[in-house]
Parts: sequence; C-alpha cells; structure tokens
Amino acid sequence: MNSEFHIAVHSLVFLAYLPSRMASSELLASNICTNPVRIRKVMNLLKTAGLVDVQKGTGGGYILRGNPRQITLGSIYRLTSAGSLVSDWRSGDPTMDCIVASQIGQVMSHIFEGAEEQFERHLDQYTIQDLLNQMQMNKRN
Amino acid sequence: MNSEFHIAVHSLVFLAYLPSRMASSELLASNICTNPVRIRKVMNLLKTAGLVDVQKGTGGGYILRGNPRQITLGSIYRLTSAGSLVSDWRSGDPTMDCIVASQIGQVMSHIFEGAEEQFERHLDQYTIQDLLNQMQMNKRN
DNA sequence: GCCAAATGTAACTGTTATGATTACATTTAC
DNA sequence: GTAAATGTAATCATAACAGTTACATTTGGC
Repeated sequence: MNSEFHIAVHSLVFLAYLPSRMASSELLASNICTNPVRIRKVMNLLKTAGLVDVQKGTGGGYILRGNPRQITLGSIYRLTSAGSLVSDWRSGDPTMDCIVASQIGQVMSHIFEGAEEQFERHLDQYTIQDLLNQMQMNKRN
Repeated sequence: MNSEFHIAVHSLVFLAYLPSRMASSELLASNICTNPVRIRKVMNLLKTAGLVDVQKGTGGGYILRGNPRQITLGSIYRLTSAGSLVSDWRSGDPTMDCIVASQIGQVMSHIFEGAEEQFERHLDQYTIQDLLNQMQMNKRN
C-alpha cells in the first residue's frame, strides 16, 4: 500500500479538525511527520479532484473544500493508490503450452480484481468525519 | 502483494495437474518462470504446513500431499504473505499532542486489519482445484 | 562405498521503489 | 518589491525484491 494514501487521509482529517480548515504544506508536513514536497504532490491530486482549494503566496496553503461527511477513504484510495493491491509480478507465461503456466496469470488477475473491488467497498465505509469523530471520542477516555 | 504467494499457488495447481503429483524445483521453476532457489524457499513453507512432502536425492522433488479441493488460497496467503496488505509506513507520531497526529496510526491500523480479514475471506472462496478446473474449462473453448 | 541428483541455505549482485532533500521557478499577499 | 507560499524537477540514500552462484547436505542407484 502506497504511503500517499496515508498522507492524503491524514491531511484531510487534519484540515477537517482545524477551525480554519486551512494549513500550509509545512504545517501539514510537521503534523504528518514527512517533508513538505511530498505533501504538495499529494495535495495536488486532491486539488484536481476538487477536495481542496489552493491559495498560493503569503498566508496561503490548502483549504478543505468537500464535506468531510461525504469524503470516503475509498474515494481517496482511488485517487492516490488505485490498483496497489495487485502485484505486478506474474508467474507463468501466456505463450507456453502448459494449461497451468499459460492461464494462471489471467486467473490470478481476475481474483485480485475482485479483491480490489472488495477492498474499495471496505474503505468506502469510512468517511473523513468518521475518523475525526473516533479520534475525538478516544481523546475523552 | 508478495510474489511468494503466486509461486505457492502456481506450484500447488501445477502439482495437482500432474498425474504423478510430483515435480522437482527445477521443473517447477521452468513452469513458473523463476529460479529454483525461490521455489525451494517457498516449498519449504508448504512442507512445514503439511501441504507437500519432500523427497531428496535422485528422482526426488515435491509431492502434493493435501487435497486440492480443501486447500484454499486464503490458507496459502496466510502461510506466505500474511499482513502484506498493511503498509509499514505510518503518518503522525503517538507521542505528539495533536489528537490527529497521535491517533491516526492506530485508527488506520484498525481499518487495515479489517481489510486484511476481508481479503483473507475473499481468498478462502477459491481452492486449488477450483483454479485447475477453471483452466481446464478454458482450454476446451 | 561411490557418484549423481536433488534439496537447504547463505551470500552476492543488479534493479527497482521509496522517501528525503535540495534547488529553483512561479504565484500571490501585503 | 519583498516575503511567503506552491509546483516541480533532480539528486541521494536506503530498502526491498528477484536472480544468480556456491556449496553443504541428503538420498537413491549402481
């Protein structure tokens, strides 16, 4: 699993948590514990998808645009890491005579495509607001 | 996803396909399109799990032991690649003050553990015999 | 007993992927 | 005009991965 998915989710939860709903790449980087360049690359994806607005220049940064109750982890996964469940390595070779060696590639691909769909449905169960609520609940204990 | 999973599945399907149910690491490697050393490492796992027997020396190799109708891809996954769905990278830091940065690690871990369980259930739907049947069906068309 | 064939396993190499860092052009608020 | 922020390319270090070589060990057949 790509770490960009984690960065995107963390960023959105953090923006939803801030009253201003705005943070610079530097602030995000220090909260996520990575470097600002990675943040900017990931936030670019979220901008293209319309999840955040960008304000350049002094006092600028990234502003949460979407409704955190409607942004699912599945949609973020599809933006940042789609297909990462499927390994690129394949055994066998379609041109071989053996029915096992020639067909296992497509059989496994089919199985993994099903797993990928199921994985996305699993992630679709969670929204950014769900995660934030859970963290605020835990805080009270 | 670890390629050892693919190697293990391919090996077992191939052994189930052979009338003798036996093959050397060299034969398996040529059918799977990898090298014998990797085969032997993976087959060692299957031996420990009781899925294959090993015969050393001249004319030896690996012999399918379990019933291909009862060996699920899930059980193979648990042997070879358990936990590979979860990324090791974690954003944030449990020691930080921010409720997001300090808690996102465990929240994401929980979500991925659920996904891992679901993934295993998905793989448990398929047996080695299922895959072999499908390949023999396709062959006829 | 000897030899050939096979597994078990460690070590090394090359390639790729990943994340961090640096640098700099561009944009924008004041 | 300057400072602050993003956009993006380039580079570096590290780790992961697969392939390869080598060799000890085991075993079957003569």
